[in-house]
Amino acid sequence: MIQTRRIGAENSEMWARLVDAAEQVIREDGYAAASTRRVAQAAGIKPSLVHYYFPTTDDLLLAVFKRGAAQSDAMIEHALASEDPVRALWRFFSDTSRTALTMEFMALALHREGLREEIARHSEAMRARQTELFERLLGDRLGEIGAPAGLSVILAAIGRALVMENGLGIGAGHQEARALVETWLGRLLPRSESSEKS
Amino acid sequence: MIQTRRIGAENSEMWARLVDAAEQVIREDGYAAASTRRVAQAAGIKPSLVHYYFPTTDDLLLAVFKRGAAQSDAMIEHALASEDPVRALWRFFSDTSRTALTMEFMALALHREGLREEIARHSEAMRARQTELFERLLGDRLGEIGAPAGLSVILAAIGRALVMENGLGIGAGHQEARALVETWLGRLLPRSESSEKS
Amino acid sequence: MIQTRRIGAENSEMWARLVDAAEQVIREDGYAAASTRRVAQAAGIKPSLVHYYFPTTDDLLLAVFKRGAAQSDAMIEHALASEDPVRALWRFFSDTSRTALTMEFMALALHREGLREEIARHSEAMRARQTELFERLLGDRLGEIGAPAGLSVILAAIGRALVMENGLGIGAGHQEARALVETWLGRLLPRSESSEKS
Amino acid sequence: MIQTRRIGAENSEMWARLVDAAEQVIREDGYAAASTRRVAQAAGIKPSLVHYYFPTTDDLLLAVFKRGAAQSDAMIEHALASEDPVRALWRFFSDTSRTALTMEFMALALHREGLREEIARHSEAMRARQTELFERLLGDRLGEIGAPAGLSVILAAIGRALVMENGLGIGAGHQEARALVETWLGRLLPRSESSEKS
DNA sequence: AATGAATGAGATTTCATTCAT
DNA sequence: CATGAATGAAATCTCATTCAT
Repeated sequence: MIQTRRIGAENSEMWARLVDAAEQVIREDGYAAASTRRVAQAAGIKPSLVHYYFPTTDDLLLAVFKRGAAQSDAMIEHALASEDPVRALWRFFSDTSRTALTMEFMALALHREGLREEIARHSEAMRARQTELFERLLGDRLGEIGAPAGLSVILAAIGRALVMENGLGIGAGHQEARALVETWLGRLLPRSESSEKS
Repeated sequence: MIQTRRIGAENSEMWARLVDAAEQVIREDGYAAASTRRVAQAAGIKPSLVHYYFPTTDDLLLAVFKRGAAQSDAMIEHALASEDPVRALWRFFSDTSRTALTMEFMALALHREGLREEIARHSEAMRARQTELFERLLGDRLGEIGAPAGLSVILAAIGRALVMENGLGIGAGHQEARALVETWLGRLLPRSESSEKS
Repeated sequence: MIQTRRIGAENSEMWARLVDAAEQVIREDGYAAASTRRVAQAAGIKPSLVHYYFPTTDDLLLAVFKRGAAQSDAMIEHALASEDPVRALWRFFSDTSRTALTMEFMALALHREGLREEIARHSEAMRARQTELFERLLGDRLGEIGAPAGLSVILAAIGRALVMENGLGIGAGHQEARALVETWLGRLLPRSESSEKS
Repeated sequence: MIQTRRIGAENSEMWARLVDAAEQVIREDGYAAASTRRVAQAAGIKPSLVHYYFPTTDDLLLAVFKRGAAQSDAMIEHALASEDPVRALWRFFSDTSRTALTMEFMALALHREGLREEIARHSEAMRARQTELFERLLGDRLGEIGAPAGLSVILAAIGRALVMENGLGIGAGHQEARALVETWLGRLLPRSESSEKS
């Protein structure tokens, strides 16, 4: 679905520089701040060059999202391969930097049809992968949790809430919530396995 | 302190009409769409009249938030007074319409200093009220949950995640997550017991 | 030439309050800042009340000017009646507060026909009065100065320049200029007369 | 430091056209009239193009000032190199067209912090240059004048006053003031001597 | 591969002023 | 006396995007 008008190559140095700049702007001031001018300024180039690589602003935002999504995918696979995959996933979910960016894109996607599909598709894929992981790792031990997909939803939900509220300066109950998650994970994944790590 | 900035009276019919219009626009297309023109159009008035009532756009957004917050407060108090307060709260948290608006304001507050404080303050107050409620209702039965504040965080988190993902067309794991919450609530507060609360 | 539409009486308390407020705004931020809203805010009243007393903004500015002009007239007469009238006049010319306001009105009058006539008329009248004074006081001693009207122009010019440059943070040569004026005045009005004062 | 704000090149034809248009508007109706629309209209272009070359209105005003200041500098150097430098300077000070523009900028700078520094800096530099000139030319003959910096202040003051009052239609005492200045200059620098300056 | 120029739309806000009550 | 409501114009500035070179 790449538009024919785009000339800037996806593997060029400038392309990466622009995606970097856009991501930085989004992190600092939100997606609404990612205007042609602002991004160009952050990248140290002229505004029209942005449109040379990304015909529309949505194209640029999508590129930032896709790169972040690929990184998330890699992080999940890395967590999957670690010694304590479930706790690694929880760290992934509650990672401030990455989750803050994810939240920006979710907020953006809510009102930008062009991006919604891509973002939704990726979220579903990530969830499916995680669900598969939980199933394989926890299997019969899921017990009361019932379904691994639910666990994925809940961990993601709590991680996002902590990050967003943190950004707003809200902290009440956060430590308790974290402790609660730890308790659950401890019951799912007996302490013995994880205490060997540190 | 005779008068600061707002000129249009807070109790006038037009004031309410504008807040209605702004809320409608935010619901439809997000906070970024709540521009002077758009809101004026939705309210059927001239753009400059918007600024007669709300000197700055933030003033208008804040008014929408405050009214919504007051409604939320009322809903929480209503839930508190119901027969099954904890489940009523959960319904409150997972109410799509209200939570979607809340999410808009949280996303907005992340990058608008002027609104952040007010929104954070209200969130903290709501959390405190809920924590107090959980403490009183569940008391010794909190058991593994440990702290009531954590429970408030988690229920809010899950409710918001379900609503947001719903808005994006993501549905995987939702039913399982809901079922899991129901299970927890059932163990904390068996439906049979709920009517016994002395 | 009072417009029939004006209803607020010129001797009412509110009238004076508005003129006070407008003068204060002009002193602080210049004539361009003396908008209906700003003045109303400074006076602690509603904007429409400003127009009740002063149908147009020019009417208000003119009122401020006229009151200031009357005060200037009184100051000049007071100087005239003092022991050392010429030096009193020089103090009048180099008085920062009053001159700064005068400069604002001159700058305003340059581009507002409605005010120009009034301001020019008053300036001419003041000059005539001063000229008369110089003639009477210095008479034959004017010598090289030649004409008393020229002395009035020059003292006013230097006073205004010092005040304006002061406002801009320019100070070079000011002390020397002041000393020079003192020297002239000293030659015109022998030291003996003025040294008796202090 | 790749690029800060200005986009339109300073040496382009349009840039000069805009500065011309702005200067013309300021001359005609004062700095307050130099709005985006008005200047665009005077230049025969679309309003948004003004902001392409001058991100803020202050940038445009500053450009007009700087160009005028450069011209003033050139005029002063030209006067300095003339046969009768002091009288040439006096002509410079009492030049209506240039001084009227200078006065506009001084009035503007009084209430615009962003421009004040630049304008003050230039005024101080001009004064220093003139002081140096007077010192060199008049040296021991300064006598009663005392300091050359004071002379610069006074000539500038009188020139500006004459120009401003002229703009307001005030003429009383002007001829006498001019004659007085001529007398002074004549005593400082007899016309016959001026050609002898070794 | 890149850029300078341009544009029309629109955002936010302020303005003076009018008018009915 | 006074005010609340309203309005149309205008000011400043930013936006995404196009296009010719």
